[in-house]
Amino acid sequence: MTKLDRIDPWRVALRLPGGGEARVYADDTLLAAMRRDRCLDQLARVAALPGLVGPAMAMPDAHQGYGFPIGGVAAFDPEDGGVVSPGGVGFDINCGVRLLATDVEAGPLGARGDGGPLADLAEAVLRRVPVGHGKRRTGVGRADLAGVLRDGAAWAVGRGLGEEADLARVESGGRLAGADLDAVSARARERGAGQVGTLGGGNHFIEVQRVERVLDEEAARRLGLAVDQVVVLLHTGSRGFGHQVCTDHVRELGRAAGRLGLRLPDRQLAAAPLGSPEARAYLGAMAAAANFAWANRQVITHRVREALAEVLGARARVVWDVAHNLAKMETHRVDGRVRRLCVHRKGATRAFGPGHPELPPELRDLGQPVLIPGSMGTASYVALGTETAMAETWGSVCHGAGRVRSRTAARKELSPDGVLRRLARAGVVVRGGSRRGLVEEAPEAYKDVDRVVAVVAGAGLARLVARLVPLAVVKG
DNA sequence: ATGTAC
Repeated sequence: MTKLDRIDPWRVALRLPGGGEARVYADDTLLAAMRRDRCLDQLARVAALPGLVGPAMAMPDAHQGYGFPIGGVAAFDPEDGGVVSPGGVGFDINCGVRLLATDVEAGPLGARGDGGPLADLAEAVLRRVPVGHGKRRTGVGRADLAGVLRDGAAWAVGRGLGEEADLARVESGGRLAGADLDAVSARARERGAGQVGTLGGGNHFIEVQRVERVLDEEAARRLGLAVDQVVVLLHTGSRGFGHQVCTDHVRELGRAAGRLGLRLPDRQLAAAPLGSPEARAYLGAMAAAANFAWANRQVITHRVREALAEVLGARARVVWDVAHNLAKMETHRVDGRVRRLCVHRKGATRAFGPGHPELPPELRDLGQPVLIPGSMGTASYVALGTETAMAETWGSVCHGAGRVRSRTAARKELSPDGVLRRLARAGVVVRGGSRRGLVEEAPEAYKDVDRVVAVVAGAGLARLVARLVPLAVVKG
């Protein structure tokens, strides 16, 4: 049996059957939402995996996922039997968010809503970026998938789809080393070829926003953000490619469990000891999928820039690009000792604190920018990682609002017309997107992002910089 | 999230 003990207004200890504890970052309202699905049971099972270092953690946006909760953070030590688990990364490997800052203000653009320049911009983006599920082909990367998988965002920049300066503003430079093309199935390659530069469906989006409020003047200035500025937030991942990589390796690790000496309480928690051939193969394929996703966000960035130039005569810089579905080998300090750990962040964002050597020199003293999108039609946040996050969460925070309704429940309880009406009343232009996607991604299907962000800020895991509000959204 | 079911 597990028991929840509140530590402070933002932290809860989940007491585990074996005597240890997992940690939940939540206020009472968010904790109540987590207790309505299997999220906390899943967290307890993650805590029982071999070689875990520190507590398994759930961020305030956490909800039930495949194996691990979405909003889960867990680190494992290769020298202590630690594992890597595809379920701790998720199906959409390196799903992530990129923020572009334009050089125009929203005010002078005049009327909001349908018929104005923002609708024109959304339509110009939609003409250039294929959206939705299925085999949407762009041709980009089809002849050079190997380059995409090895070099990520740098592949796209090398093809003229972006600027060299973009790469400094992407986590890990937009490229994870160690991509192993031999660990990628022919089927994954087939699904991925031609999907570079496509948005996908579900919660993926390209949103034109304005900086509504600056919460830290100095940090905002350093990031090139100011009140009323038009910005673009895009959210997508590795499409069918990453999905197939996850499927392939979950199956393989499930088969290999006995040989690897793992007793898995849940097939969805398939894992392999770090250093085993199976773990190396998964990490090699995962790196390839991570690079696919970064190439994808880079190509879409280029298309959005074209649309911005055409409709608004605007230019845009990359503020930052976060990955929120990855497992990475990182150096962390544990009880005063430096250790290499495999940090799983599934629906959780890396949030390195000030001074971290992996941050670009011009931002190093600030800490790593963190992007926290809300649900469709609600606010998003720009924040910075902190020393507290480094000390408590392996430098991690939440990744968004997080679901409160399953897709099925949302379809049952909400109507597409009602969702569209509410967005129109709020003056938000919506283009693309299926009627089904509209209800599944409705604000009512998600937690309150302001409440989620208040927890990570209150706990000191992040320092808030700016609040962004939507003007026009292109949905998958 | 996902050639929305191998």
